[in-house]
Formats: sequence, C-alpha cells, structure tokens
Amino acid sequence: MDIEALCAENGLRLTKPRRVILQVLAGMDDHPDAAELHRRVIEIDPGIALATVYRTLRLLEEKGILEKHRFGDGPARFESADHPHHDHLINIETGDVIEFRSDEIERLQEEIARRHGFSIVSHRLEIYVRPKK
Amino acid sequence: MDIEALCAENGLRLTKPRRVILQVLAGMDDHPDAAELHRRVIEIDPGIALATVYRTLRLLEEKGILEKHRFGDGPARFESADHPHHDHLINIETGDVIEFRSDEIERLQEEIARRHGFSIVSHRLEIYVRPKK
DNA sequence: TTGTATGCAAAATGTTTGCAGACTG
DNA sequence: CAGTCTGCAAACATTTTGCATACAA
Repeated sequence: MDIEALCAENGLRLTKPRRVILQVLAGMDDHPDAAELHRRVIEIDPGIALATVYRTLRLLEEKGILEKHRFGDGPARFESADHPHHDHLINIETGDVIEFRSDEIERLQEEIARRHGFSIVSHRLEIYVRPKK
Repeated sequence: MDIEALCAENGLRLTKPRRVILQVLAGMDDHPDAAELHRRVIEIDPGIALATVYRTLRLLEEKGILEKHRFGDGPARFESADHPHHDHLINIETGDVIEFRSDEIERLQEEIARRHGFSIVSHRLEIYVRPKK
C-alpha cells in the first residue's frame, strides 16, 4: 500500500494520524476490529483518537481499500482488500479466521445471481467450524 | 410451530407475551428486525416490552428455532428455522431478500471444511446484488 | 407457593457526530 | 489562507441487564 499515492489519488490529506493508521493497516495479517487497531495505533502515537480510527476505516472501506466483516456478533472486523478475493472459515472455538477461495463456488454464485436476473455487487461466505474430533 | 409443545419441550413457561410473540413469528414470511417484530407484537398486545421481544428472540435462537442474520450494517434480522436451509440474495437497491439453495455449494463447503480438518457448525452465504440492466 | 418471566429504566456496546481548534496543501 | 482533519465529548443505535413485581405451574 503506497500511502502517499493512495491519499493523493483520493484527494485526501496526508496527516500524521492517517500515516500511522495506514502503517498499522499495512502491517496487519489478521482481522482486527476498530478497538484493536486503535490499540496498535496508540502504541505508535498515543494521541490518536478512536474516532479518527473509525473515520479512517470508513473512508478506506468506501474507497475499496479495506473490507469490513461482521463475523457473528460483536464489532466489525477489517482486512485490507489488497489481496485477491477470498472467503472465511471461522473457528468458533478459538475465533481464528482461515482464508480460502473456491473458484467453483464463485462460479455457482454468478450463475445463481444471473438466473434471478441480478448482477453481483459483493458477497460474503462464512463457514463457522469446529476442529474435527 | 406448535407453541405449547415448543414451550413444554424446552421447559419454558407459556406466558401471554410469549404466546403473542410466537404468533407473530409464525405469521411472518419476511426477515424483520427486533424493532419491527415489536411493532407487530404491540399491535396485538400494546403492553409487551421491547426487552421481552429481545429476550424471546435470544431464547428461540439458542434453541435453534430462529435464525439470526446480519445483512450489512444495522440491526439483526430474524427468520424462523422451520423451513430447510437456504442462503440469501439481498437486493441492495430495495433491501428485498430472496432465498435460494444450492446443493452444489453446500457440498463444496463441506469439502473445504473437511480439507482443513474442521466440521461445519453453521454457515452463511449472502450475495448482495443489483438488478441487471 | 416458588421460581420463572415481565416491564421499566438504566447500562453496556459499538459507532457516529458537532464543534472548536490544529494542521495540510 | 482555506478548507480539511483532529480530539474530545456527547449523541446515537442496538442490545442487554438489574430489579421489583406479576404470573404460570
């Protein structure tokens, strides 16, 4: 994620809070919620407000740079949209999230939408699982 | 949904609020949220509290009698789990929900979970769509 | 009669917003 | 310098909870 390019392209000011938040987002390989991201952010700059994290997350989601998920109840969780589309297995015993991708399933979804006269805007497939005994 | 049997089986008291809420749930063919259900409930008995609706919904979801969905942001929405499993197409222009089912997709999900060493507890597939021009 | 269920209001949770001041371009 | 961003606190939306009372079994 090239931070400066990203802001320039979208007519956004490259402020210090944004630099820090984008740095944290670039360095994440999990699916944290806003509070967890804020924790990581204030470790770098303790002055940054949770509201700013929310505002930035919203902005980035609108620009398609982040994906927002609602796994089960609780706060929304985020991941960067810079890697190709995939779906999620959620281990309900640990909360861990495993990414997977099935072209076959993607194809079937297209077909279903088409059959109903729609085109797909986005979709979400979550499989809640438990380790097999 | 046989209301009395349902309560008896689960060790629940058949109170007036529960009777009314279950009646409303039985007569629904859409995917309303708690506030909407409460509106329908107080049309029958104006004294029933929103908190009771929430408590009852939670109970029924835990018993597997209701399914709770989180389509996009906003409040959770419910549907009765008395008809066979299916997934949802959500028309983002109207908010309408269309149910569908694909055995092929179900099968592929099983396979994916198994390949990762898990068994499926539940899953959720939502396709957000727009009418094709 | 005993414990479960209810209504009400308050609390909890997650997120957004108004505002006055700070900072970027 | 103009207009965007920020921190803060308050507002908001949804859901849960504590408590005294009502009610089903």
